[in-house]
Amino acid sequence: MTDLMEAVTALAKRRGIAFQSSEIYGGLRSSWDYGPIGVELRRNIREAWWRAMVQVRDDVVGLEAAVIMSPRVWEASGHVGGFSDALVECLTCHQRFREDHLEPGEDGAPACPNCGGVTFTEAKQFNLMFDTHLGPVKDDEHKAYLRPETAQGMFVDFARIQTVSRRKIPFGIAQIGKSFRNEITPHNFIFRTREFELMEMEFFVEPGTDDEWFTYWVNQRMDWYRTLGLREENLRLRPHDPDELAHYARAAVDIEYLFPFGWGELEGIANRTDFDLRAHQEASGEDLTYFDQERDRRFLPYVVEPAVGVDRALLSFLLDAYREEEAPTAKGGVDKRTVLALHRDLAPVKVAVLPLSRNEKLVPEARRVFDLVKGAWMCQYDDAGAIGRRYRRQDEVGTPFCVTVDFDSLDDRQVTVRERDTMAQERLPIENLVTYLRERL
RNA sequence: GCGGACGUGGCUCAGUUGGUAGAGCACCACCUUGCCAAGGUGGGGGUCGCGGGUUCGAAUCCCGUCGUCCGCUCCA
Repeated sequence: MTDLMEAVTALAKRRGIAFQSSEIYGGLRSSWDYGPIGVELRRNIREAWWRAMVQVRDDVVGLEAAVIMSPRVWEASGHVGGFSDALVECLTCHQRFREDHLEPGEDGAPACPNCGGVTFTEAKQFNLMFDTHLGPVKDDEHKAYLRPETAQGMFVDFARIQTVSRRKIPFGIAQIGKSFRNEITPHNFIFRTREFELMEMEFFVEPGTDDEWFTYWVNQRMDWYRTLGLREENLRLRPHDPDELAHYARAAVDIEYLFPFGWGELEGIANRTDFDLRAHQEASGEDLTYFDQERDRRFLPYVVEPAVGVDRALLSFLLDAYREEEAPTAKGGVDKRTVLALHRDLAPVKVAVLPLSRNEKLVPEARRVFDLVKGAWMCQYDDAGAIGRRYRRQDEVGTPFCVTVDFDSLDDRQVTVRERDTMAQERLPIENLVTYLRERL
């Protein structure tokens, strides 16, 4: 196989899964658009996550907070102060340093701590947050930020959500939404982008039980990837060293995936302690403690947070599902078959309905079959070109089932269902089709 | 941010010493009783990433810019 990353990005582009944004203007680095198939895939990933994290549990509830929050949120959370340093770059060795960390050289002028060079770029304000201005006046008074994570929404709204949902600790708040980070070096297709969608859940627990819950969520999240078909050998856990922990975390583990460019973070699970609630309590003056009625005591909950990017997850699912296999042709030759062996839940299109040929009798019959299934799943109808070619087209985007209407169908009221991975065919009555598919999807 | 390579129809590419763009595949229509790509006929589609310059004339030379890839640097 040629380079996997290359093959997958080519497929993504060719079939309208994901491709460079703003192409007619030459493209924009770090921005990617998702086409018809990609949209479905993203929806399915979000839904699978939401189902596992919210729907099937009674201890997690949902939230959609605003992207633009009060600037004070980011001051309290440490995102403004922690990432607003003035950085200069040494023109000799190209290392970046905080301007106030330069050491005096022999002549007293600032010198590079790395190579001793004395020429630098102009100091640049570096912040990982995108900023903007609320209203027409563009001064610091009106400065606002695009959120670099969704988590702060859960912290800021914690008290209200707890009240309205009447949940007792331990419980969690989940959110899916766009986030923005002004990364210096976006790269690797959709792996690192400046605009991305996070799926985050803040699980609030009693201090002292946080380690236990941390382990619990690490296991839960690993299982989620396994369930959706990621291969075990491509997954691993990597605990953070104490010196690489984020400013808010006491412990953190990355779920890593073996990308073609190496192991990379897929999901981060962090023990954020009461860092955020405490910070917001102090900055806002509001009481954010939780009242434990049974034991008649108040405390600030600790928080365990699993957080994953939709785009990153999508990339790993694509890479893991991509197969190129040899397949026999009608003429006895051998052909390359490209298959996306995606989990059923993730497959963008679940069923394709195909008349054997574009025949005046077959087309209306196939249309009727299509009408039968389109309400239950994302389906496609296709009658263009040879039947074998259409099967291959569906294989490429991971459609689990193709339903073929042939001339016998007109008499015996049966259709052929062809399965993606095995290419095995089964003939069954049209009236049983929906039930048959439901059992398998 | 630095260095290198590259940027021609949807895709992969060809375009000789500068003279006003080609191929294969894909796509669309019609034909084909046809079950796992590449049968027939016909058809649409590019001014060569973008901007500027040199020239009588540039896809082909120069500059800038945007983008992609690789390496380094940096960074969650």
